[in-house]
Amino acid sequence: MNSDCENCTLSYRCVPSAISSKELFRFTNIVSTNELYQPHDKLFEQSTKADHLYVVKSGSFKTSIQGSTNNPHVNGFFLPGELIGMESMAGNNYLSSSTAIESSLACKINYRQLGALRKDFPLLSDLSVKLYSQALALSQSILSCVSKQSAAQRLACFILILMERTKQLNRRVSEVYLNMSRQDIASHLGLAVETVSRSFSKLIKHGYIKKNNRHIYITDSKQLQFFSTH
Amino acid sequence: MNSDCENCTLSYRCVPSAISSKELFRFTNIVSTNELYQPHDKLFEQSTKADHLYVVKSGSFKTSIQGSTNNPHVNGFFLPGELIGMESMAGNNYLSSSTAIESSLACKINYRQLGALRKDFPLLSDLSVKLYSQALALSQSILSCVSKQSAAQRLACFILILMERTKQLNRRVSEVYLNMSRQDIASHLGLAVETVSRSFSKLIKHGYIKKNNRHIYITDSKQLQFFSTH
DNA sequence: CGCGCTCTTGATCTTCGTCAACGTGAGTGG
DNA sequence: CCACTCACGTTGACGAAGATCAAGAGCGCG
Repeated sequence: MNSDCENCTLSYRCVPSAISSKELFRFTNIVSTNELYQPHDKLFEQSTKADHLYVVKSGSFKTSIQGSTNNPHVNGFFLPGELIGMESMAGNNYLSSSTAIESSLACKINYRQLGALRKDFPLLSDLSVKLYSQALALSQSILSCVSKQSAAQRLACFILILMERTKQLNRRVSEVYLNMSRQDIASHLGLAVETVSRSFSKLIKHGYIKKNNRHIYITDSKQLQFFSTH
Repeated sequence: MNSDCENCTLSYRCVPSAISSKELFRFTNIVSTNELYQPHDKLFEQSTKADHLYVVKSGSFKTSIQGSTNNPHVNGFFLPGELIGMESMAGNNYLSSSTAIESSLACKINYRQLGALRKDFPLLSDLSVKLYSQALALSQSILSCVSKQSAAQRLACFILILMERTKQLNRRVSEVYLNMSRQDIASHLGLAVETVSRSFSKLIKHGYIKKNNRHIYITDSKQLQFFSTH
C-alpha cells in the first residue's frame, strides 16, 4: 500500500496536520499506511517489545489486558482517527494486547522515528501533547462511566461516549453502531453479559433508545444524558 | 517562595531533568514553586479557564467531577511527583476540580509558557510524551481496577496501585498511608462508604492486610495481588 | 435445513446499597 | 477535668440490584 497521507480524510487529526506538505515525505517515509487486519488479527501482543504506534484508518479495534489467571479485561475500544499504543510508549513492553474487531485498516508508526521527527517539527510536539491530553480526558470519562453504581447508567454513559466519538467522524448524531460484542461491552464495563442485555432492555423500555441488533438509535438523548448522571 | 528547582528531590521526574543547569533559569522564571495549600483549598475549579499545570511537591490532592444533579465523583488522587491538569490541556476549560486533601505544596506552570519552552528543549518534548504516557498507563490501570466485579477486589487493587506509586517515593514498600477519606475512596471506586469499610474488614480477615486508621500494612502482597485479579 | 454463535429472558442465590445504630477521636466550652 | 458536639469510620439488618445457571430466541453460514 502506498502512503497517500496527503489525501487521507483523517489527516487533520494525524501527524500530517503538523507538517507542511513540502516536508510531508519525511513522515510518509516512516509510516506504513492502510495495513489490513481481519477480525481477531492482532496489532500487538501484551508484554512484547513496544515499538509502534497505530492509527485506526477504518474499522475498529479493542485492547485487552490478560492477567495470569483470570479472563482478559477489555480496557479500550478504538475508532477511526484514534491512536493505539500511546500508554506503552514510556515503558519497554506493551501493557495490553490489541485486536481488530472487524475488517479494519491501520497505519503503523515507529516510536523512535516519530520521536526524531518531533525534534524537527515543533508543531508535531504540540500535536503530541494535544492528542495525549485528549486520550487522557477520554480515559477519565470512561473511568467515571464505569464507576457509576447502576448497570443501566454505565451502559447509557458508554453509549453517549461512543456517540460523541462517532460524531467527530461526521456520522449521524442520533445513531451508534456497536462494532463490539456484548461480551466485550460487559468486560469493559465490569458487568455480566446478561446484565448488559437487561440494561439495554431497560433503556428501551424507558424510551431513551431503540435498537436493532448492534444498531442503536438514540431517541431521547437529553433524557439519556440525565439518566446516566443520576 | 523561591524557585530552587535544582535542589528539589523530585526534579529527576520533573521539567528540570530535561534542561541543562545552565539554562534552568528559563524554567525557574516561569514556575511558581512550593505554593502552600490547606485541606479543601482548590488548585482550580471545573469549567474555569484551563491555563496551568501543577506538580505535587508534598502532601496530596484529589480531582473530582461535578455533574449538574448528582454528588461529585472523585476521579483521581495525586501524590508527590505527579502532575495535575494534564487532561485539560487540549481543551479550553478544566474538566474537573482539584482539591488539597491535606496541607500540601504544589508548583504551578503555565501551559503556554511550558509549550514555548518545549520548542527550545527537545528533551522536554520527550519528557512530556513520557509523562503523558505514564499518566495514561496509570489511568488505565485504575480503570481495570474499578471495573472489577467484587468490591473487595477493587479495594485490593486500589491499595496495590497506591503501593506501587508510593514505592517510587522511596517509602516502605509494605506500608501505605491513605491520605484520603473513606468517602473519597468509595466515590473513586464506585462503591458505598459502608461497602469500603466491609471490604477492608474482609481483606483483614483473609490475612492480606492489617490496618490502623488510615495506615495500611500489607502482610501478604502475593496473596493480595492474586486475590485482586481473581 | 441444521449447526454454531450471539443475544435475550427467566429463576435463584449472592453481593451491595441503604438505613440505622454505635464507636472513636478531635475540638470546644463549661 | 468532664460533658458535649461533630466528623469519620465501623457494624448490623434488610431490601434491591446484579451474577450465575439454565433455557430459549435470532441470525449467519455451510
